[in-house]
Amino acid sequence: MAPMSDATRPVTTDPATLVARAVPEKVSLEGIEDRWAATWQEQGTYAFDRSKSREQVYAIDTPPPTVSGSLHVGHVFSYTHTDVVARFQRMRGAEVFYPMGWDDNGLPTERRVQNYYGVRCDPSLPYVEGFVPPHEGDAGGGKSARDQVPVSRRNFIELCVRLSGEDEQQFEALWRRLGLSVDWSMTYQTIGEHARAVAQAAFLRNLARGEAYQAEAPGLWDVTFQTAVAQAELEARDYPGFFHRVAFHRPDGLPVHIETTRPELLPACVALIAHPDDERYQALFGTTVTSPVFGVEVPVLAHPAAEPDKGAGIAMCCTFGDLTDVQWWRELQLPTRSVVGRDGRLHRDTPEWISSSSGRAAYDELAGKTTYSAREAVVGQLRAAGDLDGEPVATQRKANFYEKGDKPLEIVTSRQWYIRNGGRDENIRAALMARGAELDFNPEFMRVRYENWVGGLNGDWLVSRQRFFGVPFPVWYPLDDAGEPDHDHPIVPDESALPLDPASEVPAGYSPEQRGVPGGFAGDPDVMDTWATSSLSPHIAGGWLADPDLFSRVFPMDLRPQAQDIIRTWLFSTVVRSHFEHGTLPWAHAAISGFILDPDRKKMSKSKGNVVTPMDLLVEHGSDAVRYWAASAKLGTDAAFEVGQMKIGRRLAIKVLNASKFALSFGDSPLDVPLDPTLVTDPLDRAMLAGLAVVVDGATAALESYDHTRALELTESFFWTFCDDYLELVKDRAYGAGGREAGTAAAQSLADTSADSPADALAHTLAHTLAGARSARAALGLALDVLLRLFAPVLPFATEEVWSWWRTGSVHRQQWPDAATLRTVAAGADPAVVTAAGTALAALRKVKSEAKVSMRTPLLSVTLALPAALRPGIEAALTDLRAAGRVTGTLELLDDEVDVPVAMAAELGESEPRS
RNA sequence: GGGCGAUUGGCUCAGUGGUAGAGCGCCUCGUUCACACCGAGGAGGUCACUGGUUCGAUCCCAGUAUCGCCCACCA
Repeated sequence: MAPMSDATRPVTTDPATLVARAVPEKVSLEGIEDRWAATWQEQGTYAFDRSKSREQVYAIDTPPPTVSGSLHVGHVFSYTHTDVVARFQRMRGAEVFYPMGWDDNGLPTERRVQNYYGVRCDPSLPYVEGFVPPHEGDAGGGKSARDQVPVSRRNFIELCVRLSGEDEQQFEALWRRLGLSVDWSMTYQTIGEHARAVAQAAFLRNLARGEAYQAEAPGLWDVTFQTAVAQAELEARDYPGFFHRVAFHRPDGLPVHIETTRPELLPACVALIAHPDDERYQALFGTTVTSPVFGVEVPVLAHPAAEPDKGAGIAMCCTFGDLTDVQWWRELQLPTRSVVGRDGRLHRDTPEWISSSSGRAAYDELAGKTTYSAREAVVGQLRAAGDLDGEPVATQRKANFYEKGDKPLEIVTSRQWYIRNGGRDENIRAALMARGAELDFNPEFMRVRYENWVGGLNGDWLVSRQRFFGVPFPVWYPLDDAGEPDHDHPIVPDESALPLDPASEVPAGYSPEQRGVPGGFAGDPDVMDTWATSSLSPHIAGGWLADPDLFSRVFPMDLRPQAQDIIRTWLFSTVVRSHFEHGTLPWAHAAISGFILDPDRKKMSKSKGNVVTPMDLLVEHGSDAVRYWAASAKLGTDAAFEVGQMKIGRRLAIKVLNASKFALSFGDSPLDVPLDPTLVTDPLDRAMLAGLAVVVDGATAALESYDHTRALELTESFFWTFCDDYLELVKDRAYGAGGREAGTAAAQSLADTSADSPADALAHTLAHTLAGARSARAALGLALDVLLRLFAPVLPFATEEVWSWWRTGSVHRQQWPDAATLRTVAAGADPAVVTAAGTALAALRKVKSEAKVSMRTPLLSVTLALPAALRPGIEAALTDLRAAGRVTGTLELLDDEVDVPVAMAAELGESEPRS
């Protein structure tokens, strides 16, 4: 049961007045997560108030985790960073818009649904009402495509939403336990109806403005997945190959040698190309040569992209072997002679440009072969023709792969949808570069990744995919009399009809019977790239189109938190969409988290079997402890997975509980720890609060610049000094007249006081003792109040626990502490007083530590040698120092040439018996 | 090949143009009435290397090495 709901305790709403709540006898972190997560949910602690204006809102574009995978410690790490920001902003007074999305769109979900339910998507099928899948469960699904039952796209999406829903519950449970201060009433799915409508509407608007277009063009193609792939999804990998030195023939019969790793593309050769300044080939420019085996005449051309020191210095340009080929083809206006098909095999029909009978015969041997087999065949043919110079030489080359694929990409010509991104337009590129310059990257050095990427784009953003599952392009094409689609005149729907599936829905003015027949219509068969949806996350989360009122209050957003490896994809594509749709950045700040490295300093990955389940981690160490570990790592810096750091976090959380319990324990109830600033009169107490004011300033500035580690470090180091030194110094005084040391303190004070009569002296002393106790208690209360707020973003559970013992409401809805208030209470005191007294106390402890006696052992007399600079501070806290050091006799201060106070001539008494 | 980051005690990391910091681990001591999921004290580092600037460099500059990452690299 949550303490907050205990109706028997008196409650007051005046924040300046203390509530007599109970401090537990024994404090513990056990069960703290469940208790407070439930309370926060009940009380709507993190509910977003949508009546607030854009200026009052701090909006976060939370990354939607992929639900088809599982969460790992890297997620816990980076999401904690975001939550710290959210909590800080909330306490600063902002209304924090912190939604959570689930990314259930894309290939991983498609595969998982196929296996889980034993189905596959076939967009040509009609929707079946109440469809029951043949299997359910990870173990029972169809293993091969043959066993899978084909279903319509709509049925497939329904199954996806269903399966994702189950995963999402587990994800949410984890996030709640971690303490993310998300408003759980605002979640979205990237394959959900709203997200699909947003993606389709945004696309139609891009299309209407000319930012989206269709083109038949050479593009990267994955032969395994049978889909086009975007530049952003490329991954360069090492790939073994062979250099083949091959002779082309000049009209005079002399050979021109080129080197190639892809001889199977010889029939696709359209030119030989060398650098314009390359002396060796000057005479050849403008002439033609014939290809070996196939006997096709091709020109020798000059182009600056040819590199004289690569291979033979003269390259065979084929359509298409690589992206340089595409560049040459485009810039030199070369013909298209494609031989590799979408299935990764050479075309079955012999190309018409191979005219010689021997060449056609040679091609016949290649027709239908995979590129790998064709390569072997061509090498044989070259060798037989005597045009292979020497034997192939093994080489390690880099080839482009689709990130999820395992075969090198081919370049094939196909009709695809593109969105302009500056890759082919300098004005757009410059505008997007400028957007990047506007964005506040944290850390700053991440900006270069954006700039490198935008600067290096070599084509527009390919957004269509030849997959079945995803958001369909909401267009149809009229069919001509021959039944061929007219791609230049797509039929578009009204935005109000979205989302829709052109495979099952019919465009206005047509009837269902006209689908696929001459004179009728056909739906666009493709779906959108996953980034085409993700790039609209602010729109999806913010209710664009569906809820314009909400959108106006949250967009443009404040923060995009994300991982460093998707700057080129998610971050950039979001900037593109927002730039076109709104002419603004989608958010003002980006917070880029690093990766988690395993102990071998490698990126944590499942395949290495070193992934720790996040829930286990939270259960074992406690959420605050894990959050502490995460919050100890700077943005943008890769961090080690360090259990030790979590243990430190746990220790800190426990210390917060224990120290708070102690600070609230003086007197009969927490009521005796008043939050009345006027009671703070003691110089040591004022000095402590002055030091805390410095911490508040530093932590606030750090958090404002997204430096949560600095804020935590400042707070933490103050807190430990507060516990080890300040608390120890003041505890006897704080007990006051009723405290166990009262007699000693009073007697000592009496001895120090020059009064006219013993009676006056006693009255004076008692008053003084009472005032001192009040000062200490008030200072402890004020400090605790501020410390709990400072820790709240990182340790939401422990701080809330303590808050509940003592105060009303949630600490997470309190104002961030204000240094000016503390300074007023501190009344100009110097924080150095605490430091000075602390070092003096350490010197006294050292005497006992070296004598190997208990810290309770009294010091009958002692002389402290100290640097003169520390004298004023130590004198100001002398009474407290005597009490904390159990100095029963004389304590003499002696200025000396030392760095820190050193106890000399110490006389130890007998250890006190236990009372 | 271009770029970004890192290199500080055994480990994980702070940090500053002027005598090097924390926590963990280690050693010693202390069952102390907030805390044994504890406390006190201590040992431990030529701040990767080589030059340069400077009165003075761990810090600034240039270069080298190693590690990680991003981009380019298929002739």
